[in-house]
Amino acid sequence: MADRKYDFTQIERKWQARWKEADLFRTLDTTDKPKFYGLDFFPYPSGAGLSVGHCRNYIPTDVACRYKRMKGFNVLHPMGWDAFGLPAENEAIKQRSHPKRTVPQYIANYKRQMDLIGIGYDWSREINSSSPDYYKWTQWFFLLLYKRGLAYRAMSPANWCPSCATVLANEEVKDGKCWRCSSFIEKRDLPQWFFKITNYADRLIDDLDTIDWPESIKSMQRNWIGRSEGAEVVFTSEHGDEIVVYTTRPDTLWGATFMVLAPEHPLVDKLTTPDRRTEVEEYKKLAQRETAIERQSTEKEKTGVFIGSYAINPVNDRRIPIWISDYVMMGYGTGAIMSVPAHDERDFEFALKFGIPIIPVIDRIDGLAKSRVFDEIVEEGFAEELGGAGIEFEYRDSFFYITLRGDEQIDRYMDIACGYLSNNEAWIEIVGKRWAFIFANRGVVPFDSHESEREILSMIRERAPSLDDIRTLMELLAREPFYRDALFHAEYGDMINSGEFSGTPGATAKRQVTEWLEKTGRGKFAVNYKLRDWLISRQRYWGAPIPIIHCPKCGEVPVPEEDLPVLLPDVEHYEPTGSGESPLAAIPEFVNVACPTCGSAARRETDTMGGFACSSWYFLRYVSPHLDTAPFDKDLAAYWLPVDLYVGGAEHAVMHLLYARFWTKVLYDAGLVPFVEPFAKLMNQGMVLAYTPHRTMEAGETLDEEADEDETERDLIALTPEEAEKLPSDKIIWKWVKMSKSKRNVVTPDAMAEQYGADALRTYELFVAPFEDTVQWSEEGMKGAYRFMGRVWRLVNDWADRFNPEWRSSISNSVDDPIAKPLRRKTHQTIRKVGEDIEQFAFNTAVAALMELVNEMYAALPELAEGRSASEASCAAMDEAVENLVLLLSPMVPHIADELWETLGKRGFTLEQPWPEYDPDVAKADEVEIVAQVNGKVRDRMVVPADADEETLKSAALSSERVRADLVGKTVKKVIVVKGKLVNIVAG
RNA sequence: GGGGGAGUGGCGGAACGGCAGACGCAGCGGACUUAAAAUCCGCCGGGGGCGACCCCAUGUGGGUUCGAAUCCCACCUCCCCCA
Repeated sequence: MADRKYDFTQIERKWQARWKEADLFRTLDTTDKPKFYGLDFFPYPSGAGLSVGHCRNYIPTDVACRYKRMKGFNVLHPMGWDAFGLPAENEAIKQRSHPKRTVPQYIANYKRQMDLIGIGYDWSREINSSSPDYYKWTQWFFLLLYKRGLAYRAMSPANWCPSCATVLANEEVKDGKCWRCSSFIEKRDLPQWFFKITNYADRLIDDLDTIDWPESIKSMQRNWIGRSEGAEVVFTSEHGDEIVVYTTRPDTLWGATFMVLAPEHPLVDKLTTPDRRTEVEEYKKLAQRETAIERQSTEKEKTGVFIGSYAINPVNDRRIPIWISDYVMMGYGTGAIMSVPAHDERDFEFALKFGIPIIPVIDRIDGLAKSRVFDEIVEEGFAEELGGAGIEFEYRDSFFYITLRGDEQIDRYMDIACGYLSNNEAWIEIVGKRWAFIFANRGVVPFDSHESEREILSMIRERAPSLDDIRTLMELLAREPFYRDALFHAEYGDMINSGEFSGTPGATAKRQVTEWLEKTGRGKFAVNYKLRDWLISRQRYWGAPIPIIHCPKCGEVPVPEEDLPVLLPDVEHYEPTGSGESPLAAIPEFVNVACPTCGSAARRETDTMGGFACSSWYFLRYVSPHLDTAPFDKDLAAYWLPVDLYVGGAEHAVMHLLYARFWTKVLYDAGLVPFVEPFAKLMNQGMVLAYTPHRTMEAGETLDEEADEDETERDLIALTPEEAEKLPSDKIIWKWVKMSKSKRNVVTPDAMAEQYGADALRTYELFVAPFEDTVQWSEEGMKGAYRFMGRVWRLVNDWADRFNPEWRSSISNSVDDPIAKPLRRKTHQTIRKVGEDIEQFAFNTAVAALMELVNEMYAALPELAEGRSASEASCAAMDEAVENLVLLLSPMVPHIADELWETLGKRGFTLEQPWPEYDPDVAKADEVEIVAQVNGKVRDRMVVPADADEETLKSAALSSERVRADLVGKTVKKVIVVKGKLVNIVAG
């Protein structure tokens, strides 16, 4: 069989057909084996089909599942379709077709491609979230949440995507734009359905500690949930209205010099005084037009309007003005903030701009203070005095620029400044760690309150009438660039200028103030989250209808369970209306219904559920995909779940992965599942980039509709290779970008399988880089993987004629055979390495280990050539290597493995063979090369028995000629011996 | 601005306290061939030496250690997420 050609197309077709015929991937539920549930994120079927980028997800999962199966696990490895939702509907609209037609077509193509690259899915468990027997249960889940008080309808300023003509959940808004079509999001007030995910915020954070997920994803979820601890403090308007604010810094309350309400805050109308009304109304309109991203941007200059009323700060009864500004969101906290400009950056900017007092109430921990002094206002010798006191300063353009550290230095400086200030018309200011103004005839006036600020301001105006327009001291100080870093800080520190609390240490200030607020009824401890409730309504056709009926008499009535599913009406025209109403609202047969409770004429809810509802439970459906009495079989779910290995892209970090965890916890609370986390281990595959030619956009040119997502470089247009041909090379910008339809750089698995075979594609995808790394697609690398397939093919075929299936009877470990011994060692080392690497998802090094084994086998082959007196043990060692090589290859390249298995005269499928076991004694080297170092530098290498003791190693190293040459004239101070590795001689 | 991650030959990467560059790609040389492809064998970080060998080298600068690509600190650069 030596000259058999590697006809991968024929081989791959043959084995795919045989696997199908044997129903090889069918998973049985009844078993005494340990279970392994390996799952890929289920994809939304797109018309573009799968790229080699998608395969980077499916191939490694398949390898892990095949490996687990050979290791004796009962493996569940299913696949299904996230077919409901915006992506599928938008694509159908673009195709001027209907999702009921495009979806099945795209699914068929995906399935064909997955089979083509040899992924071993149990297709008998295939699910489709848009089929009624699936979404019936999505609706059932809605009712479960509804009954548990976790689904509610409320008017809300929702994220409205004008292009998709529907609202989006917060998680679906990226940089103020739609996650699917990149249109800018607007705010619209609409009645919307929400799931109360905020009830689970703490559990969603806490349970992250129990799961094996990438730290980056956990961190993103923690940040997204955004738990913060602080206090709710009750301020009162002068008319007695309570205005509750949430703050994370109750220790800064004494520095609250004004208050800001969100423009949408319900009290704004009432508290606006008639003279401010016009301006306030105008500002409210302005704010409504802005996107959330614009409103929160720290770059943007602060805007706001004083509404004419005042509130009372409950800690010091001070009257503070109430403003509205767009940087306060109704959605976060209570929609009202106390503003502490001295210690909050945005408040600082705002107060500076509008001339609101800024009073520091937290001491600086870095001890930094600054002072700038005009040389004509101090007497001769000032500089010398400073120098003598060890105070750092710089003198330029007639000014001393003085930087101080710590109280001691500041005190010394203040003495000097008082002593040398001679000019009655001038003053010296100190800012930062100390806030004070020194006047020649008044001495030191500390700046520590509104009263002292007023006093200082009036003295300054007397002396310098040109500063008449200065509204606050901070405004004056902020004009001096030298002071900039000393004026503001947001750190925790000891409290100052805070009445009785002055002097409270920074470490306990927050807790002490909170306790006092609670005790005196001024406020209470509070936890706040950035996480908002999950907006589930979509004003779109292609989703699961929300199973609610609105009855004029009974109100909201859930559709009785036995009436599920609420079928999506089969209509030709489903395009969004843009009115804020779902297209379903225009279908009377759907809308008009009798109330299930009282029988009166009622209306169905016409919103559908966003696609993330479907994907929040699909992993449960696979355990009993055809069950029609429940969403899943409780016992089977308890057996199979949680998912042992979940593989997909990192882009769902705060969407699907958060929602699915939430639903699982709800199920747990309802007693339906015995686990609280759905996915025990999560892995994120790296992206695949293609080297893509671009050209810059011409003036006035706009992107066509195809160019949608991932369009980060707005002024670059991707070119096809043909277009690139036609342009001069200096006009072309080559960049590595993610493969996407819009970039026209997609490499398909079909093309690769046709040219190099599915096995070569699988090898390359596994070998090119660590699983989680972004990779740059290269056809050269593909060729290398193909060459490896050829090498394996020839090696096994060459040996097949001489292969003795009974090799175990002639194998020997004791014979000191120069061929058998090292070859057997390599074989057993490789068995160990490949198994360990697959467990750790280190597929690149697993492939490398197999390449090494193949290289060694090739090297041994000439010694075993026909006519040579090769020992029986050597031949058996080669038999062993060949047989194990085929089995080790099986999870990664199953087609060629099965073919070679057959070539060796074996029956059945490699997948059904047990994973090879390695013998640690055979794998162990009996001689090792150790390194002799002098002062950490390698001087010699020595081959010694692997188990040589420290004394032996030490004396071997010391007797080395090269070592001794280097030791001439030196004394040995110490010898470090690391068994099996090295000897380091420290000498000097 | 905050959080997460990463910087190693011409390239992808390996090693993750103990011989830096496994394995592969590209390149170079040889064998086979009329020739090419394919295949097989060899070389392949930089500098020096005829040579056995020697020196330098893992983004930059410090530190810990007998020993640092690996651990710690600072800085620079890039990627991702949240502002």
